[in-house]
Amino acid sequence: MKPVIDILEERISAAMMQVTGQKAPAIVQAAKEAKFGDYQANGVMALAKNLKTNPRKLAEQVVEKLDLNDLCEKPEIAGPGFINLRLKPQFLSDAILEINADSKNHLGISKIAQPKRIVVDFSGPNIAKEMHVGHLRSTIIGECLCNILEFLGHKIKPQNHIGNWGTQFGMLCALYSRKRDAAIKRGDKKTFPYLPIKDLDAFYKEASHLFHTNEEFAAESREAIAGLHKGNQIWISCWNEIIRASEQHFIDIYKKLGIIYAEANIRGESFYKDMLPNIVSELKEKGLAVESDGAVCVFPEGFKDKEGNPLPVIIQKSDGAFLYATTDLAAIRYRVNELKADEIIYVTDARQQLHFEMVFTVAEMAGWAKREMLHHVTFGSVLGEDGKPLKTRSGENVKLKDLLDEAVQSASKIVEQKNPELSKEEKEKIANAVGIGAVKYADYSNNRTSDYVFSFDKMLAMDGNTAPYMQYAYARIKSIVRKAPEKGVNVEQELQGLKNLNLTEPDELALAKHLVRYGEIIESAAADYKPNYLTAYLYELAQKFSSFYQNCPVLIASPDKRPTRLLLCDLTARTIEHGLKNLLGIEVVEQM
RNA sequence: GCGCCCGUAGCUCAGCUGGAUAGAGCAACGGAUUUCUAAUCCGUAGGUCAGAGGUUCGAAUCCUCUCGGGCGUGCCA
Repeated sequence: MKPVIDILEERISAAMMQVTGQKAPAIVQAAKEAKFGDYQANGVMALAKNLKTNPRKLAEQVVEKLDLNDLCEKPEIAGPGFINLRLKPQFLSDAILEINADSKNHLGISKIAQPKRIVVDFSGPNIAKEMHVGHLRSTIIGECLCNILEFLGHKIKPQNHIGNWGTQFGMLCALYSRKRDAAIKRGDKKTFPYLPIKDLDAFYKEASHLFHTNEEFAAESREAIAGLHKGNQIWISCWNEIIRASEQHFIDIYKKLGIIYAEANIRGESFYKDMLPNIVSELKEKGLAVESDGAVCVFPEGFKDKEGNPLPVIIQKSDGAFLYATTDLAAIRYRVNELKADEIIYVTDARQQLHFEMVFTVAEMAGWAKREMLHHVTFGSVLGEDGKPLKTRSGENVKLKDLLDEAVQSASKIVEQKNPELSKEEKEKIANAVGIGAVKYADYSNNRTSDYVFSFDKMLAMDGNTAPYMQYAYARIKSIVRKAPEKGVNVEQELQGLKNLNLTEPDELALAKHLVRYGEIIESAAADYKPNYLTAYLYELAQKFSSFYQNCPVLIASPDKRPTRLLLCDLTARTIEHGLKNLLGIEVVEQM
């Protein structure tokens, strides 16, 4: 089923074409205010301006040519030339039944006609460092985009470009090797060959400290990095052990967050290491890369430094080492040639904008990718209550694990307070869904591009646009269904016999109209890569449901109303569940 | 210096290719519960959309300038 808004757009712009002979968008939107109807078309005014005619008169002519009889009441013209549209209850009834009947559980939303193969590059934590808040946004926004794009029918190739290769591995391997040798000397066979790294951050810090203070250790580090580059088995085994310890840490976090794509699609920087010399030599051959101050650089047009001189993308340092730009270029080439990507989406923070802008330009100059295939989806920072980037009291990055644990703990306190009678397992399940859900939902509900202030109190609040509010709305619907038998209502039977909805109450109509808009919202969320469109929609849905719930009893409704209301409940629950779970990756619970 | 992003109610934020009287939530105030979960609902109040110009029938949205904030700007990622 095509979104109503698209049908209206097509028909109205066709009518505009018929009247004026000009192709112009009808600019159909959901009505700003309920009193104007359900949808409004604003395009006539813009077209009238171009043609220098009276907009109101043009609107009248367009409406005359317009046949929306199957969808809407008679269109109304208002103000300078708005066309206001109100859906017919009969159309709504048919649409709701069609969504309900969708056998594929796709909520009546059709898949895209021309699916693309889309690589989504996201999460990308660094090995040997614990994930902190900074990784939260890339991870969950990326995951959400994968969900949405896949739901619409695209072929998704998620890529978790973890930082597992680079100069810092010299010192990490050197320290690992020292610790392992010490363990062997102690006769500690248990920890060999796999030496657990309990605290990644502490391990990294120790290595870094030694590297800067101990010349002997620094020499070992240099030896290690050289060994790694040559493929020396001893150093490679150290490297493998560190990777293993780190990956376990990431996987734990992904599990906590309920994230699948990021976990299953790890292909780190090291994957591209053997392609790097070739990237440099090819760029040289193409005459794009030149030597500058001992480094190999590409100077893409249009980028200037402080003095107004051309700004380079450095692809090889003066000491011969490669950089992240080199790896990113290799990754682009691999993704286009081997993964057959039609599009590549990078989900990283806004600070890397210039870097990607330049890398994309170089990739196009080299003929490895078309610029329009490459998208950088940026996001703002997570701030503390003081408006500065979120840090612990001692000034360190907040570990993602601690943050998630605290969220679940806070949620658990609330559950204990509200529902002490539930079983321990139930309470745990709810606390987990609410705690993790709250963190994710709070992130999604803010505009991706802006910074936002992280607050447990706000995200765990029961009122407002929060996960708990959404989950509560869902639980209440489920409770109706649970209570049905004791009130003598056979839900399945009543729904099966339903051939036509009986929509009369304002709250019923408002809810039905909103339900029908789900597909439209998903499409715009995908087009702009904006999860907050979805949360806004779901919140409004939950609000409309709550209003309906307040005013329209379901189980004790008269027999001519009850099936309609049961269906509205069922479809609302399914939509909330689909939005939260399938698209946003947030668990729903049957009881709260 | 240059580039990018931002400035909307006391607070936290929406506002989609320019559209009607700029919207939510929190906090404040008032009301609703013998009723399917009150973790709810309904209502009141609260704004010179940082400021100044411009384009337009129409600007929070587009253009110019000013002020304020964040980030980036050659060998980290």
